[in-house]
Formats: sequence, structure tokens, C-alpha cells
Amino acid sequence: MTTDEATDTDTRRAVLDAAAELIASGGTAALTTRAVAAKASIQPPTLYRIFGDKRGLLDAVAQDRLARFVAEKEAHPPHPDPIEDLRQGWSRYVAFGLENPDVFAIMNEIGSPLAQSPASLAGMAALRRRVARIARAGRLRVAEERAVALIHASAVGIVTTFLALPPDERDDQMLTLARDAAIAAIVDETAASQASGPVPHAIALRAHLDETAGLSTAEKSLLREWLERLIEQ
Amino acid sequence: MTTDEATDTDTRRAVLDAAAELIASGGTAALTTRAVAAKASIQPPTLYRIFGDKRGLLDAVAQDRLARFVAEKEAHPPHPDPIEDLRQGWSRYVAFGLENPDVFAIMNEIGSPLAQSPASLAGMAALRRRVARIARAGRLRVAEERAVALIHASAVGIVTTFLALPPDERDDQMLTLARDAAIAAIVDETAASQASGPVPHAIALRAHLDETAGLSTAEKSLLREWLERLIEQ
DNA sequence: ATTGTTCCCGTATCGTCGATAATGATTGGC
DNA sequence: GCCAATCATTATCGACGATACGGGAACAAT
Repeated sequence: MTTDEATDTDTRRAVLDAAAELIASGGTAALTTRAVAAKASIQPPTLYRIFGDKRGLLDAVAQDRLARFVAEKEAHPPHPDPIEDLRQGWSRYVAFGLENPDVFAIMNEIGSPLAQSPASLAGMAALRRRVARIARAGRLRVAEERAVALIHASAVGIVTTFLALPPDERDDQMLTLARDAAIAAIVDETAASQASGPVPHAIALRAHLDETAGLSTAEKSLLREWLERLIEQ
Repeated sequence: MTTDEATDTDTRRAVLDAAAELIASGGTAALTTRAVAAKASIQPPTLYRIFGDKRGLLDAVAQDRLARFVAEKEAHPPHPDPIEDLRQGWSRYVAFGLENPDVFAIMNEIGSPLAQSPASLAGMAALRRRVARIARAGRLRVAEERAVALIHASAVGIVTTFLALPPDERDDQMLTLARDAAIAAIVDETAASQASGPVPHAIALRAHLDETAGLSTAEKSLLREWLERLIEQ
């Protein structure tokens, strides 16, 4: 039983490596079930037992590669400045896409909901953590989920358009331009709120409460009371 | 001779329509050479005479659809405000992508340099014209080519990430957020952005809510709901 | 120790795909 | 009115993804 599982994960590992090698050398088109089976010294039907179908194999390869990237990315200690930290994360993700175009193509294939694969979710979780840090610093001016989605979309857009261009036509300054455009859209540049805890925000929010629409008078009244309790404590 | 050309373009037209119909009904996978040949009442090898190979057929269909879209877009008179004109162009392009996901997928297939097809070039030319208008108005703060590329990349990124989501999870506010983020990055904003308002504080407060003492769970739940309403509006 | 059972791998094969070579039909030129 | 060139069709190829079937090893129970 133990040996079974061990050999099972071993063959899985061998198949993933063989598949990744084929993709790296000849693109996605070079990844045929026969080629990967020959390279991993197994028979084609075994692929279907392990990965279900060819799509499952492609997804597994992409997830494996992305997971490897995320793991080594998370090894780096986070930058003390949360915004610089987000910048670095964005740049590393884009660099990964440009260095592994076929893997990136599998992950972000248009119309394919691979966005919810475990590896992608792990990457998104890392991004979400970075954005949450900025939110806790009081410097986010849009909803967290929207900020995450915008950062992700900007990275995908840049990588996609870059990969459609011959390498010598790619303008590296586009990278920082797109990155900073997305970050500027979600970060409050006034930097007025450097505060760490919830109290300053409660104070600031209470100060803005009169001019705020979207809540009834009764709701505002109770909200004010709660904010005061947060401030007092 | 005239009849020859006429019938030739007629069959080409018929094949393109049949192919577009197949794609619209069953996705790109449903477009097989046999299916489109049967639907257009021709034989499969004819496709190879007209379009070279299957990739050529796909490209031709995408170009045809995009050309149709660009034509009707250019029918609209341009908005007097060049920036609002660019906004409308962006939104229409994104709407086209979301309404024709498979055609968009063909055009922007990751790694495929279809970006230089005639129809795409026509679309890019329209975009370039809009950006040039802003440049002539003296309100562009980055090089024209970079502005064009950034606008394009933002649209591609948004459409790609949207198409990976189930329709009910798509946040329409993301569209304006991404659009304005890209435009703000290339346009010189004379009007100073002032008045941070209550929203950043509501966001920051919500981010701190979990670690906050002094409120019961039920109170926190209702408070979170109100904060989200403040953020949404 | 032997038999019965189960599960997995490999052989062989199916149906379909994109693409092409050879054949037959149709048209325009002399 | 025949000829030659062109183009569509028939037939077919090689390769692909996927699957049914049989053999054999590992384990369980007797």
C-alpha cells in the first residue's frame, strides 16, 4: 500500500516533469499523450487513470509549475512597505508569465475557468494577503476584492499583449507603467492615514458621517454609537 | 470572370457565416472542418483553397467579426471630449469581447501573434486615432504608443479575467475601475484629486474588524454590512 | 499453502480530426 | 468545337485523444 502510493506519486511526478519538458521545448502543441507517455516511460492509458483526460494533464502541469513559483516567491521575506511588496509581487508574477508563456497560456486560457484551480487560488491568496496588508494600513481606496481583481487583470493583460509581440518590440517601460497604473488606482496616495489600528479610521469615519449617503438616519445613529465605543476602548 | 469572383466571395461569405454560427453555438471546439463544410454546403478541401488551413479560417472568422464591429463603432460620431471618446471606445471594445467570447479568444489567443491581422490593425488604428486626439489636446503624459498599448492591455486583461468567471460573479464596477485606472495613467489630470472622503476609512476599518474588540459578533456583522454599503456606493 | 478477488498496467483498437494527393467536372480561349 | 487550365470532389492518409479488454501481480481469506 505504501509502496503503491509512493510509486503512484513517483510516476505522477515523472509524468509532470516530462510534460513540462515537452512544453518548454516545443510548446503546447508538442504535448501529445503519446509523446509524454514515451518520455515518462509509461503507457498512454495510464495518463487517463492519473489525470482523467488530456485537459487534466495540462491543468496539472500548469498548477505544478505555478505552485513551484508561488512557493519560491513566498520564500522571500515580505517587503516592509506593503505597497512596494505588492509591486514586487506583481513584477514577479509577470516575469513568471513571460518566462513560461505556454504554462501561462494554459492557466489563463480565455474562457476556461482554470482560475479556480488550487494553484491559482494559492497565488490569488498570496495576492489577497498583500492587498489586505495595504487595506490594514488604511491606504486602500477601493474594496479589497476589486483591488485584487484589478491587479490580477492588469498583470494578465500585460503578459498577454507582450506575448503577442515579437520580443524585440516589447517595451519594458510598459511593465512599470501598467503596474503603477493599477496600483495608483487602488491606493490612496494622500497617505494621510498612516495609522495602524482601527481607531484612527473610526475617528475619521465618524468625522465624515454627516456627509455620507447610503445609510438611514437611524442607521447612522447606531453606527456613530459603535464607532464611539471603538474609539473609547 | 466576374461571376467567378462573385461566387468565390459568395462561398467565402457563406463559409464565414457558417463558421461564425458554429462558434457562437458550440464554441471553438465545435468548429471542425467537416462541420463547417457541411453547413456551408461545400467540401472540406475547399476550405484549404480559400483559407490555407484551419488556423487561417479561424483568423478570417475573427477578423470578419471584428471588422463588422469596428465598422459599426466608427459609424458613431466621436464624442466631443477626446477623453470621454476614449472611454466609450474602451467600453465598446470590452463589451464586444464579453459578447463574443470565442471570437475574442481567437483574436487574443495567448502567444499567437494574430495581433497583426488586418482587422486587429484596424481596431488598433481606431484606438490610436483616439489617443492621438488626446495627445493633440496636450493632455497625454506618456508616449502615444505606450498609451495605446496600456489601454489595449487593460481591456484585454479585464475581458480575459471576466470570461474566466461565472457571469454572476462579474463585478460591473470593475469595468469602470479598470478603464479609469488605465486612462488616469496616461492622461494629465489637471483637476486635482482631492477629498479622500469616508470610503478609504470604511475600507480600512473593515479590514481591521476581525481583530477589533469592543463589539459583539452580531454587531460586527451588521457593522460590516453597513461599511460595505458605504464602500459600494 | 492455495485459492479467490481485486486492482492496475499494457496491448490493441476505435472514432475523429486536420490535411493532402489524385481524379473528375466545368469554364474560358483559340 | 476542341483544348487546356482551373477548381471542386472523392478517397485516403497519418496522427490524435480516448477506451474496451485481457493478463498478471498483490493481497485476503480459507
